[in-house]
Amino acid sequence: MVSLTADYALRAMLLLARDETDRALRADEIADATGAPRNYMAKVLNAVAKAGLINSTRGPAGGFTLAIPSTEITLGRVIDLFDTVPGNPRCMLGSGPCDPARPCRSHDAWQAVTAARRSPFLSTTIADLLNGRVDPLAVHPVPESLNVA
Amino acid sequence: MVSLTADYALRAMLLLARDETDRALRADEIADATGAPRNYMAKVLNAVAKAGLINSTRGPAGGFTLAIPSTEITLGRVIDLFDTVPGNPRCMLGSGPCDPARPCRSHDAWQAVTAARRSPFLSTTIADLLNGRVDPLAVHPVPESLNVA
DNA sequence: CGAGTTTCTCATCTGGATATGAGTATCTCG
DNA sequence: CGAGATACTCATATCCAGATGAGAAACTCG
Repeated sequence: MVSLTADYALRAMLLLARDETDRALRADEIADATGAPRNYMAKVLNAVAKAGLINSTRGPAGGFTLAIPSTEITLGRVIDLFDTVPGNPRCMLGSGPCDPARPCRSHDAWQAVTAARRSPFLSTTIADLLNGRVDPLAVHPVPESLNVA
Repeated sequence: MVSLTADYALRAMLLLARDETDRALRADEIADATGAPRNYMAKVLNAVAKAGLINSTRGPAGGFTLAIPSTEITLGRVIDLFDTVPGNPRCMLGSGPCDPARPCRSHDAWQAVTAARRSPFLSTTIADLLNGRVDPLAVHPVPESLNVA
């Protein structure tokens, strides 16, 4: 669902958002707190920093801080840095990508499912998650009869 | 998002549902039509058959057919056969699983996001997908301002 | 029964995600 | 400026989903 790497990144962002006004957090602090290997977390944080979501400073008292307010960082923005969607180029029916002009009959439905799954990542920010705030649009009940899990 | 293996399985189910009343489809037919490697698709179909969603018969004129109506097969039911959710045992904040009695403050929000992403898989059946029918609950617009993709 | 067809099974290969270790660059501060 | 602290980088190891190949088991039909 979400790669372990993206999961690490999300957790790191939550930690940084919690200390949004406070001192910088070191990579190894973040790694230990999130349960990620230290060197691996360093690489993850580096990638997030390159994307401009966090700042990094070296040397004593260095570490990482948010570069933009946590209210402006959607989950999707973090996750997309790591989870590329390779996907199957061919349409759900048929042997190639759907011609947009003549979509196969399951095309729109599949698109809707995909969009619906992406939606919570776009409508939820790090700040939302930290404060336990949930986008009401993202919560729609599932008929019990269909819950076969 | 969805593993390639689960994607193969979904496509196979769509094919079988399209010929729901017709003859059995051979593994290699299904493989070719879906773009999956033949031997690999055989393994996938075998797993779906073991789960009871499809029937398999060997020998001439053998192949696979749906074991239950496509209206009763949700996407989640197929996908769950392959996409296990290992996930990080620890809560999004904190160093272990959340105590249900005293959840961390992002616990409910994260649960909601997860549930919202799972919902389309539970509320959509193979038949829905095949006929381009979309659960209206699964389609909620995303504010343009949040669409940072 | 025998031959052909098809599913089923297993052992192995491969590539990418994950992880590790060691070393390099850059900063602060005395 | 020197030393310590920290981020950064790279080479390599590990693990697993995905893919492959070859063969065994089971069925149909003449």
